[in-house]
Amino acid sequence: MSHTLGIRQAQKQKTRQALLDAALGLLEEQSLSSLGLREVTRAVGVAPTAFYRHFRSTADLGVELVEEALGSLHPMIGSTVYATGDGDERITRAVDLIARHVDAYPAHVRFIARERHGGVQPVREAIRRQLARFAEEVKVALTGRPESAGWSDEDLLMLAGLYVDQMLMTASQFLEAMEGPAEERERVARTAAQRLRLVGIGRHHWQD
Amino acid sequence: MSHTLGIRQAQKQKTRQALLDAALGLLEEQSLSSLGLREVTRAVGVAPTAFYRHFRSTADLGVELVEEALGSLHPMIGSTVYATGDGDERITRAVDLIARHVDAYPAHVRFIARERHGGVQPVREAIRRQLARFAEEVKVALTGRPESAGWSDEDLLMLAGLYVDQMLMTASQFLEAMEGPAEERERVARTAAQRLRLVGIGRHHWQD
DNA sequence: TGTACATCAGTGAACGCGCGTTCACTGATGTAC
DNA sequence: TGTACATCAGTGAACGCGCGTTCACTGATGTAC
Repeated sequence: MSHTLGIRQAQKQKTRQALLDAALGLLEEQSLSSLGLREVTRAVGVAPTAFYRHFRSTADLGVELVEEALGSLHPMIGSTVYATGDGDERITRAVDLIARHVDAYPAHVRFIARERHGGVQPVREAIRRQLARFAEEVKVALTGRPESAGWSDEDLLMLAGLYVDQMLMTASQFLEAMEGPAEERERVARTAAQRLRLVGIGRHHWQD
Repeated sequence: MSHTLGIRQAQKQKTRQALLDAALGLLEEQSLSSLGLREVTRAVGVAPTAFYRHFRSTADLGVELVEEALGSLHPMIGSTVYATGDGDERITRAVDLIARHVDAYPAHVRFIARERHGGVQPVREAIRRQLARFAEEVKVALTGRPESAGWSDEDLLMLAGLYVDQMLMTASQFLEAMEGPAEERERVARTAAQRLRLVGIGRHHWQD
């Protein structure tokens, strides 16, 4: 490769990522608004003052976590759009993909669900912005579909937002059900699928 | 009245309510997980130790706030169920009632939205339980309707949960839009109404 | 390749501060007679 | 109604502790020649 990172830069990135990972771990049991800078550095094993080489504050770190977490959620969006039609198999598949994502990145899902309405304004704002981008993206994808003929731009955005919100809500319910029995997870999956079916039917008869 | 509270009891209740109110106020800018006991007593004007005469911890106080906040939300539920049909005027009216509730009790709405996925487990659990009760109630109300003929109990609960979630999400969006321009609030109202319409249509054609 | 200097990620001591919790207390309210 | 004692909501001092932030530092890495 043409541009290898210097040793110094590489080490700095590594520490930075370690701080982000440690913070995400600590946030499983508390909110960002109570996360302490010393907690994070202690978990990583660096001096508290090292924190300032990477972030101005824990709120700043939180904004970075938003980018990371919603980056990982991005692929999930496409699959939900794909399941937008009324086909039962496609819906089941989309719900299954959400479940897999929650299994793979539980901390990301928890972080977004928790801080979306959390106590740290810049983080809330960052999440809001990114989710608006997602909804816009879904809207564009929906616009290309034949079923969307006759839909106003505003209504397509409404539908897109509904899909994004449902996706997040389902992910969060899977998360809650993770420690519980398998049947609870099945119940969540079934309910989520029925919700998507209902929305699909509503969509199909929207123009009647 | 036959049973007046003693002076002592009355004063205790007053202090207790003052602590709850002060906490709710402080929670507009942070999460429960970072709320300090001393902050709360300072805001009320009592000694920090007085806190222990009423609550074991801020988490305990949070659970009490859940009861209070969801008690105030309860009436809103009925109106949403009422708007369950596809009539546009009824939907508009339900959305308007949600907006009025947010105007009247912004702190309650914010608290529930924030702590529903927040960092304090007992509070999360209390909210989950109460919302499940609400959904059950809505389900029972829906069961009595002629449009519900042929619906399984499970699907009615799915629908009820969807209404409850939509109601909360709409309330939270109104809250975000409160500081902004009036047109933003109108946009939220319009989108919420269209979502309810979509769900209504899906409901209507569920059996096709 | 080697040398001399610059950069800068991470250190460690120090600071003032507010935290949650304990404890023995006070004095108004409640109760028994 | 009056008196003597019990209750208990709220007090205030004290504690040990971890917090965020500052500062001058160190020593490995980077750069210029």
